[in-house]
Amino acid sequence: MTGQAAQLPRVSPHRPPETPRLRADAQHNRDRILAVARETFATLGLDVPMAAIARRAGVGVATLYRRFPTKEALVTEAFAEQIAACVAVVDDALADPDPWRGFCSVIEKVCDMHAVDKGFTAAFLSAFPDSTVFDHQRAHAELGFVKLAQRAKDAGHLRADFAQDDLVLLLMANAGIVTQSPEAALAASRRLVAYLLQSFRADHTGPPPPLPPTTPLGLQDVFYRPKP
Amino acid sequence: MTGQAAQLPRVSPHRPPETPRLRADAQHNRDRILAVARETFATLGLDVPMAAIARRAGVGVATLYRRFPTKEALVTEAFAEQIAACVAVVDDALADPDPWRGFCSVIEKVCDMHAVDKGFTAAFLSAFPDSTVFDHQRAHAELGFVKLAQRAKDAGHLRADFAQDDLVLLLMANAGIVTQSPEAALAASRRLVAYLLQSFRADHTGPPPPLPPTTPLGLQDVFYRPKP
DNA sequence: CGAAAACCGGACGGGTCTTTCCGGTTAGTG
DNA sequence: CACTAACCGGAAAGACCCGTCCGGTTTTCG
Repeated sequence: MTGQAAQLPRVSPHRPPETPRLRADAQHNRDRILAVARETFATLGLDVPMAAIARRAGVGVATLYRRFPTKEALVTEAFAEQIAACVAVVDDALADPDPWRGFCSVIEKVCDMHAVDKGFTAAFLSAFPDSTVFDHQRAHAELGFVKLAQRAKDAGHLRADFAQDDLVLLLMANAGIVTQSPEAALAASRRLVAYLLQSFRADHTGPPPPLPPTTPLGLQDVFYRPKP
Repeated sequence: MTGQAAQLPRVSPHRPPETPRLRADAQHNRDRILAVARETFATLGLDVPMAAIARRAGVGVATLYRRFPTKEALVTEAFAEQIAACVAVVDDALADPDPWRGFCSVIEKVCDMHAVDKGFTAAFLSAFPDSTVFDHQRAHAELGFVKLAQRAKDAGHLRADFAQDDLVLLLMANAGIVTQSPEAALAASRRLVAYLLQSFRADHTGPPPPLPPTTPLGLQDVFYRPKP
């Protein structure tokens, strides 16, 4: 290790660390691209072609690639704030004095986010397994959730045999809920989460809480098509 | 409706309904293709290229397409017997005198099948939504499951607010369990099913049954990569 | 205002996947 | 054993998709 420069992304030799400041129109286009990408990824998932995003944003493909050198970079940046929101959800829950409520709120909020946003689910579940951009935040959130689960267990609300991997299990199961309409996805996700939270609970005093309603839509709507 | 021939798949004008009888080598190749397709779809999912299946089967791409005019046709035929097995599972369960055990066995067996076979999951969840080949069998199985659920409710074992759509919910959730190793998928699926069955149960007498073990593998292994 | 730097978009290269085409080969029969 | 219909495999057509190149345009600043 002769110098730390080798470990950093290549930047201009000795000038402002990371902000060359874009021209006004370029900045405007960049913002537009990001907004469109977020919306498109949320609706159609991560598989939309880059050209589609460029077209919707009203720019050429080259402009898109000038700002985001690769599709992965675009995805990463598009979901950065959602990842941050997830971390915040965990931190908020840790601040809640009620361990069980905190535990539930994390699961409910994160699953809601995933149910509403197809692309976020894919991005979160490591659509790009080589990407290490979010590793730090994910580790932080995971650690927070471990604390949360332990507190809930100690308080006797969470069953003792709840495993850490069960969070991943739940997230993957929730990711399986893919429907045509976002409303149906949200309703289905809520119902699944309600079922699972009931199983996670250790102390069953009184009747179980009522379930969220089933999706008012037909069964067919629940089936999805991978290649629209 | 002048003639029923228009509704049937095109067959030779007035000869055995559907069996032009292949030449020996052709039949051999066809069987081989089907076997390879089943194994490959199970391991890698439905996204494997047709050329890969042809190569593994030791035939050319054209031979593959000569027997199965489209990829969908190959998938359909490859999973026909699994679909039939699913239907049989429901019928078996209806023969079980214990309503709750029958209800559980359907869910457990079907989820096991899906956990072990990536491609089956995708095919089952209408990867080809326009295909109507399995509609009849699916309808039969669904009807059987409705009966099963009703019996379990009447016996007081299944919660009254269990909805028909909850089966689809569970299947989709189970489809979300995608891992690198089949063993991990099976373990995770079993655990998810155990959690959900516990929530589905109405009468909680005594302690809940123990959960299947968590996957012995690390967390990373649970995360999957869509494009290997 | 005018010139340079930054920016723009369409066309293009390289890759993958499904499906088709065509000349050579083989199984089965009289 | 010879002939023909059925069969075979590789090459290629057509459709996408990611990422790059290049000639023209716009912003910005002295």
